[in-house]
Amino acid sequence: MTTSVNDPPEEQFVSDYLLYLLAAASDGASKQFYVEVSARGLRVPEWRVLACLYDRDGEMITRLARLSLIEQSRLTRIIMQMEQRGLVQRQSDPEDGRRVRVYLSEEGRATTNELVPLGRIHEEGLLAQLPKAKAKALKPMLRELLNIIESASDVPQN
Amino acid sequence: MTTSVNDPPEEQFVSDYLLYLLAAASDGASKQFYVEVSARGLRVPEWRVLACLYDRDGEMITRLARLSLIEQSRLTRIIMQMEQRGLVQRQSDPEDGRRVRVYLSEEGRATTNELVPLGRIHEEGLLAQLPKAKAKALKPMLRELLNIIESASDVPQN
DNA sequence: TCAATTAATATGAAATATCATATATAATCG
DNA sequence: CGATTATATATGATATTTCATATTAATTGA
Repeated sequence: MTTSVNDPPEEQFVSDYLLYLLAAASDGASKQFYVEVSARGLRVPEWRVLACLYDRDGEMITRLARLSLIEQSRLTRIIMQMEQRGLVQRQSDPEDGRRVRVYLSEEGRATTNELVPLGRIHEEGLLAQLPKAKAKALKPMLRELLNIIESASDVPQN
Repeated sequence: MTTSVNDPPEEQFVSDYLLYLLAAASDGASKQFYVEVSARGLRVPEWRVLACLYDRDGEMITRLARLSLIEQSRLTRIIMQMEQRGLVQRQSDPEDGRRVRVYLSEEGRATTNELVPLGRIHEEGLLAQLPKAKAKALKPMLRELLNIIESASDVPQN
C-alpha cells in the first residue's frame, strides 16, 4: 500500500488519542441532543443542571457543581439566571445557612420531564447503531474508566 | 436490601446517562492531563491546537477548528494569541488567498514534542488500570461511536 | 464561649466565548 | 467576461467564564 505525495499527511496522534476520542464523542453527542435542548430555550449547561435536579431535587450548589461538571462560581450565576427564568427556586438550607438548595419549579420540572425521556431515546438511538455486544459494553466501560479517573483525584466526590 | 429514609435519593438518570459518562470521563481525563499542559503555560484548547498541528502542520483554520473541536471565530483568536506568544505562525495560502495556514514554530514544535509523548503516557496509565480486554476494546469502541455520531450530522468532516 | 479554622456561596474585574455578520477571495455559470 | 454565489477568515458587540477573593455561616478546640 503506497501513499501519493498529495494525500493528506497521515494522522499519527490525535485521531487515536483517548482524550480526543472522549472529547469528540462527548462533544458530538451533546451537539446532537442540543437540538432538543435549544428547542426549549436552554443551553447545554442548563440542561445538565435540570438533569441533576431530576435525580436530586434540592441539592446544594457545590454538589450540583460537581455532578454537572460546572465550576462553582459559574454554576451560581447559571442557577441565578435559571431562577429568574422560573426554572428553579433557590432556598437556603435551614440546617446549614451556608448552603443554598436548588429546587425545580413546576415549569422546570415539566421541561425536565420532557427532556429526560428524550435523552434516553437519543441514547438508545446511538447505541442501536452499534453492534449489540458493543452497545451493551460501552456504558459499563465508561463507568469503569470514570471510576479510575475519579479515584485518582480522590476528592471523595458527592 | 432496604433503604433508609435519610439516604440520598437514588440517582435514576444522570449517572447512567451515556452523554454524562462521556462528558465526565472527557472532563476528568482532560483535567488530569491539564497538570502537564498548564506547567507549560498552556490551556487545554491551545494544547489541542498543538496536537492537531503535530499531525497536520500547515492546516487551515477551518479544518483545525473541526479537528480541535473549537468554533472557528474562537479558534481564529486563539491562533492569533498563539502567534503572539511565538507558538505558531500564520501564513496565507498562496493557492487560495482566503485560507490561512497555521504552522508550528520552533518553540511550538518543541512544546508539542514534549506533550505528545506525555499524552501517550497518560493514556497508557489510564488504560493500564482497566482489565486488559477492556483496555483493548475501549478506543475502538469510542471510534465506532464517533463514526456513528459524525455520519449522522454528515458534514463530510475534514 | 469565643477565637480560629473550615466550608459554602457570591462577587468584581478581567479574559474569553458566542453569534451574527463583515470582508476578502475564489468558483460558478449565463 | 462579469455578475452571482460560495467559501474562509476576521471582527464587533454582548454575554459568559474565570480566578481570586470576599462574605457569611458552621465547626473546632483552647
